[in-house]
Amino acid sequence: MRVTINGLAAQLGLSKASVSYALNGQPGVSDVTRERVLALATELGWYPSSSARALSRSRTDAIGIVLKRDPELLGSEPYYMSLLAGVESVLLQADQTLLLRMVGSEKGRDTVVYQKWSAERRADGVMLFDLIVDDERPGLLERLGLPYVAHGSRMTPVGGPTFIYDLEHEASMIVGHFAELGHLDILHLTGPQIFAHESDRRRAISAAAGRAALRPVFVECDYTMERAEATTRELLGADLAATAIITSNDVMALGVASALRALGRANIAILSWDDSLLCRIVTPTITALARFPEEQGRRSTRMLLDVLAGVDPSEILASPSELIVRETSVRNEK
Amino acid sequence: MRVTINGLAAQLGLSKASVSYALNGQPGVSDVTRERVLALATELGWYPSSSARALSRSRTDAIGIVLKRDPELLGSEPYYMSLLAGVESVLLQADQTLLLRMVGSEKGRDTVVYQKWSAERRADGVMLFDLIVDDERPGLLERLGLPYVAHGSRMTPVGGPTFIYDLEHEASMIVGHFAELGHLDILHLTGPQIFAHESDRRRAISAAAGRAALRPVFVECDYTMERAEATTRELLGADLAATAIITSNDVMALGVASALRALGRANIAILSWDDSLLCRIVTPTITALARFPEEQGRRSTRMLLDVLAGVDPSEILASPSELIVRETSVRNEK
DNA sequence: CTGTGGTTGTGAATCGTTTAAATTCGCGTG
DNA sequence: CACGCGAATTTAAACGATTCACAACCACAG
Repeated sequence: MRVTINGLAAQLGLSKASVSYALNGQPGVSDVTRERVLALATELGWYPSSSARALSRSRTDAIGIVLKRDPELLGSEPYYMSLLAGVESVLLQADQTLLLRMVGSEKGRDTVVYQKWSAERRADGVMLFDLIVDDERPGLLERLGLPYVAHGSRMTPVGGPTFIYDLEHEASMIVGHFAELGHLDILHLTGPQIFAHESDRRRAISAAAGRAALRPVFVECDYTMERAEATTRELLGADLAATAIITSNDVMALGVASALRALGRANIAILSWDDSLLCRIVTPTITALARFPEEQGRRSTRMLLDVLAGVDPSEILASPSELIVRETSVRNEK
Repeated sequence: MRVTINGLAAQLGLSKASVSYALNGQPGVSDVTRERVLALATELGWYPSSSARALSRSRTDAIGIVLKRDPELLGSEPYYMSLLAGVESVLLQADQTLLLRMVGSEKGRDTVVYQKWSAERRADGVMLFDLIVDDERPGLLERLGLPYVAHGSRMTPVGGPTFIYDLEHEASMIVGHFAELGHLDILHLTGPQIFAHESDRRRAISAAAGRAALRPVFVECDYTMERAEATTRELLGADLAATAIITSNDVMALGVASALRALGRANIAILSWDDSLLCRIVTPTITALARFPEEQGRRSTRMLLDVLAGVDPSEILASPSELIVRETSVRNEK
């Protein structure tokens, strides 16, 4: 038999209201009554029914995340799992629940989820990843009145609360590193340019390279190892000038490394714009920018909780990435 | 302004009851009334409030998963993400929601979550991974009356609905493979023996090896690359007889590979009891048993939905694993 | 004209919690 | 002793759906 506020009230000879006040630390009950209520509640193991509470408070204490990539990609990139782990750790402490939805990458599959969540009142707020250029989601959420925090950069303002990655700084670290190693021509193998952070990265590299007098070339690719490898082979076959290659994630870096190995071009430097176990274990080990997804997950979640609480979100900057120099940071011998 | 059943009823000049019957396809309303209701409902974009419905039906249409490993490990193992992707794909179709909780690996952190979910009536059922020997969770869930499906094997019966992995078959595939390659002494670097599937695997290998007249040795390890590497070095330093090594996951296989490479013992075979991108990309590529986590996630979720529906769960066997032979499948030259 | 049966529909209770408003009570004060 | 006040407590109305029991209506057989 489920123990409810009604039950407690009956056993204590009190009204539901008093019990509720007592249990929620609200004023309106005497200290001795409060004690009695709390004692019985813990003895009987009372917990508020989440749905009753949600119905009454119109708040679910749950926040939602929709992941939009294809399952195969999700499996191979540790990034998301770490990010989620960070998010979860904060939610756990805040007594909130994580709703996770994974939809395919076809357009529009995600927006219906937000609409449903909003109409069903299932989530109090959502977290937005992988913004695309002219992303319709911030606008939609604004219209729905569903609070959110987006992961973005200063370069493409979202118009709503945004957790900011300092891509400009990351780009100048990368470019600076290659400049130090004597490289002049660099290739940036980007992810799909439809992603806002990919076109932002591209622009940031472009600007930083300009300042450092390096010559960047950009080639769009998807996030798979296969495509990265094939593209690298092609480019090298066509007399690529670049002596250093940036890839937008770790998996692509592996593709590049494999192509370079096969073609005997170990003199070309590689840097992955995303660190992971993968970069540490391959031979040669791959220089990478560590982005601390778990930490970013934690921070952005705190920000979302602030937004939900109506507090002005204090923390809007991602903690800075760090360059982890490994074996693929080879000098350019001209 | 939120659109509710009450609102619809008022606009249509009907009672809430009729509207509810109409919307839920229940008998009790005429066809023309039903049409009128449905038309207005779609026009106004009505969705049932999840909490009101949950309160009334005492069912939340959400299932919960508690992951118990440490975040770092979760990030490095693609296994879980794929599994979750499989689970989610079925839930999405079934109009159910996934609640995800990640707790540290300290004992007891997970059980309070189940208790809370049950008492708060937040989840209709849960999925159990990584059973340990004498796991208290099935018993707890039984007592709480929270339906579940456990991922287990026939070797350690859980006592409740279980999604069965055929470890005996996997073990004989592995042993058979090594026997074919002429190996006589094999080492199984297991994960923590506290996990039921780890001790099951050990016993299964032991039995299969006995049948095939191979001599197995078992050494317990954790799931990290570092420990696997160190352990391998130690064992080889102490004149290990084994010419073939089984590791319980892909990350450990990498550790072993790295130790063997460093010690110049490329003549020792390696097989990872878990496939992933990692095994495909390292040099040498690592022979692995592909376990299709996504597919298992889908199947076990269907099973859980059956349990929730009161149907006798039809599908209780995991789809069989496949041996992917790669470069570490070296012959034993005596 | 009455009784039976089948459709449509409504009223009201219920799920468990929150909360505004009303009530009771004790007690010090003028 | 009446009065007023604040604290403690209760009443009752939400929140938004589901569902049981019953009412109204019509048709039709006896």
